[in-house]
Amino acid sequence: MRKHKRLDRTFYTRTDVLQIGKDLLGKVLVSNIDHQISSGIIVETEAYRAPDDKACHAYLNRFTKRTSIMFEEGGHAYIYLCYGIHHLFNVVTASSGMAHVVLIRAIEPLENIKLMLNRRGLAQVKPQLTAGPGVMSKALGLSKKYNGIDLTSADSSIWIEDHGIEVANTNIIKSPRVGIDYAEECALWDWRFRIKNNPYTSKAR
DNA sequence: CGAATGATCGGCT
DNA sequence: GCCGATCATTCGA
Repeated sequence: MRKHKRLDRTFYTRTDVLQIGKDLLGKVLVSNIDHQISSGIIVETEAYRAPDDKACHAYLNRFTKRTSIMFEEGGHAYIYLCYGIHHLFNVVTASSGMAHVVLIRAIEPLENIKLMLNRRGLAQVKPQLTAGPGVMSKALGLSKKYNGIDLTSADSSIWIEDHGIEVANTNIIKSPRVGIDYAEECALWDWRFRIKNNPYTSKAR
């Protein structure tokens, strides 16, 4: 039994995806893969919101097999393979029918750092261990195989805990999202959130 | 059925 | 700072 409580359904089903993105900072992402637990504090997130967000896969509520998970009720995991190599971990929010998601971009290693180093093939801890959506997933052992699981289910392999870490508003930095230039004006929206002065966020800009 | 494309990372210059 | 890897998914024919 874990010491800390999992976030429950009501956390995820709120309608303001930007607020959820901010609230997730300081929460702890945990994975239990092959009976091995590893975890980290969420330090950087990014919000995506259909139908008006061109950067979102479900822009204009485009409904395909891949995006269908985004229309599920909040609390599910949307894991997507990017550039053929990287698994990106997202949390589905809002109620079913609303394709709102939060991309978890970086964590600060917490439990079982040794296992994470192993998965990453690194010898010692450095920010690049978990600073970035692709490497973070790799460190925690997340992959497409877990796409669509329910984070609030008692027996899921991935979940998010509240360790009572408070992140003051003044310690949250907002900035534009990157890597989505094709999204035109949407690329300018300040929908990326990170904890100020945390070395495990991806490079500041 | 075939072709284009991307919410990134790491290595090289 | 820039460039290439690499494949599931999507869309058009």
